[in-house]
Amino acid sequence: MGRAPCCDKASVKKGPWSPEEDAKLKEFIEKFGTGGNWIALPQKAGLKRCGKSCRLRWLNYLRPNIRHGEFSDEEDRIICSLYANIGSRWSVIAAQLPGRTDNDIKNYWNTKLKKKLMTTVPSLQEKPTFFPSSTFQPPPYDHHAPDHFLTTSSSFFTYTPNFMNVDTTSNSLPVHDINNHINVAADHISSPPPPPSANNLISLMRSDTTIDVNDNCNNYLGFPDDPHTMCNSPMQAYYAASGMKEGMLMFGSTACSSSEGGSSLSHVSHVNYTKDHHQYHYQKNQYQIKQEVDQMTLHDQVLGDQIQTQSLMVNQKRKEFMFTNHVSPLHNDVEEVKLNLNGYLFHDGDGNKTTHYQKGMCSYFY
DNA sequence: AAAGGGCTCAACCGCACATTG
DNA sequence: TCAATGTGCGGTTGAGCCCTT
Repeated sequence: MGRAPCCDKASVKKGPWSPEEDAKLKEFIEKFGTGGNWIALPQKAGLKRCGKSCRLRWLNYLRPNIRHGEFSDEEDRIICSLYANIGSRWSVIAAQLPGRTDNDIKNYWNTKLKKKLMTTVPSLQEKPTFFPSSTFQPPPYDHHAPDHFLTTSSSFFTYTPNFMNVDTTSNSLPVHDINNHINVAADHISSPPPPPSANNLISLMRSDTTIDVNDNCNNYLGFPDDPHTMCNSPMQAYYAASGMKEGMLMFGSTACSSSEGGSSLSHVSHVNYTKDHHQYHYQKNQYQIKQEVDQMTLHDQVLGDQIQTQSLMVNQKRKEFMFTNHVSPLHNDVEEVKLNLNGYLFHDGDGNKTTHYQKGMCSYFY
C-alpha cells in the first residue's frame, strides 16, 4: 500500500497557472508568508491547487529575485564544473547561482548545455575509458550516505567522468613502482574510517575575490616539506606518463608558478571543508580503492592474462591509488582546505593571463 | 500556407528524507 | 520506536512554440 496522496487529486486544478492564480498566491505569501505549511496554504489563499504545486510555482517563478533568460558563460562554466564533480544535484548547483532555480538549471542542462558541451568536447560522446562497462553518467547521489557531499566527493577521485580524458592505455610508469607504492601506503588500511562529527559540516561556498597565492595559502599539492608536491618533478612526470590532460580533475598547480612573485588566482570557486573531512575523505577513498584493487588483483590472478582489460583496470586503479595517495597532506598546522571546483585564470608575474581548468586543485590555508 | 518534427520549459510525479506526535 | 505527515528533490511529461520542408 502506497502513502496517502498529499491532496484530493479530483478537486485540485492542474496545468498552467493563470495570472489571477499567480496574483493570489503572491499576495497571500507576501502578506502572511507560507506559514510553514504548504499543504494548508492553497485553502487559506483561496486557491484550488495542490500545496506542492503552490510551492513549486512560488519557488520557480513568483518569488523575488528570480532570474530567467540567457545563461552567461561564467554560469555555463560553473554548471559544467559542478556537474562534473557532483552530478545532477541541481539544488546544490542552483545554490551557487543566485537567482537561478534548480528547475531552470536542470532544463538548461538537459536541453542546451549538454549538447553544447558535446559539440565543443567531442570525447564526451564516447564511453568513458576508465570503466569500460559503464555508460557516461555522473556519480550517483547516494541518499543513504551519512555525509552526502563527501560520498560524491569521493567519487571525485574514484570515478572518472569523460571530462578528465584519462588515457588508460598509457602505462609507462614502471609497474613495480606502483606496487611498491601500494604496499607501503595501503597495507595498513584495513577498515573504513569513522565519519567526522556531525557538527563539523561541510559547506559549499563561492568566492569571486582574488587570492594571492603568496600571501596566506600554499598552492601546492602537499606542503613545502612534502616530497610529493606537484611542483616536484616525480608527480608531474607521473601525470604526463599516465596521459592525463588539461581539463581533468587534478590536484596541484602548474609548473611552480605560485613561487613567482605577484602570482594570483581569480574567480575561485571552492568547497570549504575541515581537516576532519579531508582526513575522512582521504582515508575512505583509499580504503575503497584498496578494496577494488584487491578484488581486481584477485580476479587477475584467477584469470591470468586471458582478460587484458581486467589487467588494465587493475593498473588504472593502482594509478588512482597513487593519485589519491598524494592528496592528503594531513598537516597539523592546516586550518582549512579549499577544494577548487572550477577552472581559474592564472596571472603570472609579468601580467600575462593564462586560462587553466584544473578543477580539484587544493589550497591549504594555515 | 500547411504539416510535422523538434525543442523548450512549466508543471507534475514519485521517492526519500525530515519532522512531529 | 514507529507511523503519519510535510518537504525537497530529481526525473519525466506534454502543451505550445518554433523551424524546416
